[in-house]
Amino acid sequence: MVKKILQKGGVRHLLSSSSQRVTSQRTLLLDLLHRSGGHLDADELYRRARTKNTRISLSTVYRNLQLFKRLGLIEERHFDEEHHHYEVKSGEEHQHLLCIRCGKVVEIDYPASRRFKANLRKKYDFDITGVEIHMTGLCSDCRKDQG
Amino acid sequence: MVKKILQKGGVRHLLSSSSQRVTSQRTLLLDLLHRSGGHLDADELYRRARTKNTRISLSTVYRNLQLFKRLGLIEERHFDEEHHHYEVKSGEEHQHLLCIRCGKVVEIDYPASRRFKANLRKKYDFDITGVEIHMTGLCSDCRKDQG
DNA sequence: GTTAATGCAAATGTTTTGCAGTATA
DNA sequence: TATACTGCAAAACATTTGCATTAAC
Repeated sequence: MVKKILQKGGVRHLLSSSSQRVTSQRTLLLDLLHRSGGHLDADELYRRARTKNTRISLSTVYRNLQLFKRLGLIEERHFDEEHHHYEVKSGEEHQHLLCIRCGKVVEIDYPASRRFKANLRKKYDFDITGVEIHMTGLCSDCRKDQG
Repeated sequence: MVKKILQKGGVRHLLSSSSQRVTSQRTLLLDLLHRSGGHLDADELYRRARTKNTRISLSTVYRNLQLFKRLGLIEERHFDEEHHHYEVKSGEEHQHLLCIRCGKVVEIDYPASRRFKANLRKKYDFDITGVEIHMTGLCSDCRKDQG
């Protein structure tokens, strides 16, 4: 489904449906976001984009990240205080574990999520639309190194 | 326990034990943080501090927020992309529900947390030190208003 | 009296914006 | 051809830092 969007037709449909134009920069950025798999911040995306298109500008990256976010294509995460991270929306719910030493990010599945949300809806009279869990800790490698 | 720290003796003990000085700015900031109950960002804390001490500077606020964080007195939250929010550490684990319409923040208790962490430690070989959950949705008031 | 903390101003780093030129529809 | 998008440079924003002064120890 995400893949489909990233094919030429998908991009065109998606963008043109809101009278956005299909530019080479946009297809490049979406492609990079998709291929990265993980989490990119704006600057990293910019650096990768420049290897393919030397003239692309950082503002274009920022502007399009906002556009993609508005279109629901990607999600913004706030792992740390420095940068925002962006990742392609997968449809499945997943959450993250962040190693405080090496910065490794591990995606985890969070099976309790559905039940949990239902409970909260009842208990707090809140209609939950999004869940974001950050767990920080030490990965096994860093635990070993930490003599 | 937090209250105790915020009394003159508590502050003195806490700060002097790491050879930090007890300044009027620090007691004021800790007092405001404690009395706010909720979540403050640096600028809001600065504005409140200035009503009591017109000469306090924003850098002092930032510097001391970092100090308090290092001493484990407060916690930093990343609710949105704009500012960091700080709140006094309570010892109990709690998490947050954020209404996407009115911005209301509700603290919730997350009883599954302990078991959850133990599971993750096993499953992903990760030693979890911190859990931060952001759930967004609509509070009951906003659900009503939303014709 | 020493030295840490403050206030101020300047610097930093990320993100946003204005505008003239370019490319898409 | 009309106008949305881009690149560039400048601006805006939160946060940090250098340094001389002030205050806590």
